[in-house]
Amino acid sequence: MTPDASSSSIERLVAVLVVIFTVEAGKLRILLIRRSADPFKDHWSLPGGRLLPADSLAEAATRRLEVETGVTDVFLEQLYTFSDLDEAGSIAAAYWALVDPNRAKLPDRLEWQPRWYAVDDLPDLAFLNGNVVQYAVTRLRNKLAYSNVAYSLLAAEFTLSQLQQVYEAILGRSMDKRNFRKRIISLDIIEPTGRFSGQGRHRPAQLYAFKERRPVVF
Amino acid sequence: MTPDASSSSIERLVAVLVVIFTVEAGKLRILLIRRSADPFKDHWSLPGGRLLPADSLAEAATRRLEVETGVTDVFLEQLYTFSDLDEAGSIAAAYWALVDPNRAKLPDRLEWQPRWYAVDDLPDLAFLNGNVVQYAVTRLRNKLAYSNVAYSLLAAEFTLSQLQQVYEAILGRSMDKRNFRKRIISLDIIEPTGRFSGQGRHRPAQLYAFKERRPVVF
DNA sequence: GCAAAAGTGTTCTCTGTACACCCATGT
DNA sequence: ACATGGGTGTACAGAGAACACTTTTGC
Repeated sequence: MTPDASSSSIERLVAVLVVIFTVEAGKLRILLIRRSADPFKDHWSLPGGRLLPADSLAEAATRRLEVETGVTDVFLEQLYTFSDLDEAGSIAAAYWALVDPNRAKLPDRLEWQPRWYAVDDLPDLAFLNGNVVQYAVTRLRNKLAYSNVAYSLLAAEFTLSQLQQVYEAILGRSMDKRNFRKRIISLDIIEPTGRFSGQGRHRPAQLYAFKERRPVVF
Repeated sequence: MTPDASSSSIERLVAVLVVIFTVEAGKLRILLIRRSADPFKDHWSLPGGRLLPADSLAEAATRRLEVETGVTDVFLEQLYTFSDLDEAGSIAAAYWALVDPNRAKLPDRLEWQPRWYAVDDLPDLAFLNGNVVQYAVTRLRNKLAYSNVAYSLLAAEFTLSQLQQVYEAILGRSMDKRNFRKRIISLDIIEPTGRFSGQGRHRPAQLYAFKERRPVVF
C-alpha cells in the first residue's frame, strides 16, 4: 500500500461547513467569505475548515461559528454530510446556525472578508456550495413550522411585528397580522414581558420573550 | 508531525452504518449483526464498515446494504453523522433503508449472523447504536407522514389492508380502516391494478401499486 | 389633526376523527 | 351456514385563511 494521496489512504480529510443565517433589513441572509487561495480563489464560499485532531464535528462547527460571528450560544444543528463537493474525495459535514444580526460582529479586517448575502441574490459559489445553501434554506423553512428556532434570530425581547417580519423574510411571503398573532400565541412559546417598545411616533408595542431560548419541537 | 495514531493525524477513519428496516409479522424490525471481534465482541450492532478509498458515502452504504440483504433498488437515505460513537474519534455516517422482507435474503452462513429484531424489543447494542436506532425510528415515523417511502417495504402489488398493517407497525398504533383508506387515496400515491388477491376464505381484495417506486415528498 | 404602527373577532372552508354494517369467498 | 377479512358514508370538531376598523403615540 502506498502512503501517498488521500485517495489511496484508508483515512479521509474531513471538513466542516457552516451555513450561518440571519434576518436583517427584511431579508434572509447568509454569511459568505471570499476564498483567498486556490481552488476557486476569489470566489465566494461558505465558511468552513478542516476537522482538527480530537475535534468532534459539533466542536469544529461551533468554533468556526465563533470565529466568524463572535457568538456561540445560538441555534446550531447538523445539516448533511457530503462526500462529493470536490474531486479529492474529502468528507464535508455541513451545519447550519441562526444568529441575531445585532449580536454577530463580523471581524471586517479578516483577509477572507466575511459578508452577509441575501439568499435570493447570491453570487456564484465555490464547489457545490449552492446545493448546500438550498438544502439549508429548505430545512430552515420546514423547521420554522414546528419549532421555536426563531428565538435565535432575535434579541431577548421583541415585538410581535418584529417576529412576524422574521417569519416573512424566511418564508418569503407576507402573512396576515391577526392570523399570525393568533397562531404564535396558541403555540405557547412566547410570553409578554410587561415592558413596551416606546419608540417611534405611533402606539408603543408590547414586548415579548421566548419562554425557552433553546430548541423546542412541537 | 508524528505518523502514529489517528488521533494525531489530520485525517480521520470514516465508517458507514446502516439501519435497515423491514416490517414483518406486524412488527417494525431492524437488521442486527453479532460482532465477531473486539471491542464489544459477541454484542449485537448495526451493520457497517470502513469507507474505502474512492468511495462516496452513498456508495459505501449501498454496498453494505447489498451485502446484508441482496437488494439495492430500495429507499436509502442519509440519517446523521456521528463523531462520538467510540473513543477513537472516528466519524460514522449513518444511513437508513427500507426493505421488503420477502426480497431481502439474509445470508445465514455469514459469521456475523444477521438477524431481524423488533425495534420495541432490542438487545443491548454495541457502541451507542441505541441512539442511532432511536433517531432512525423517529425519522421514519415523520417521513411516513409526508412521503411515499412505504413503497420500499412492500411488493409491487399489495392490498390496502397490507399497507395499513405496515403503517400501524411503524407508528405503533392501530388506525381506523375507513379513515386510512380515505386518506391514502386522497394522497394520490397509489392506484388499483385491476387484479385481485384471491387467497383465503373471504372476499378477494383489490390489489394496488404505488404510482412511483421512488421517493416522493408531498 | 394627521401619520404611523399596534391591536383586535368573526365567518368559512377544509381536514381529521369517530363510528357500524353489508359483501364475497372458502370450507 | 358460518367464519373471515373486504369494502363503504356521515356527522362533528378543530385548524387555517380571508377579511377591516379602532387605538395610541409623536410630531
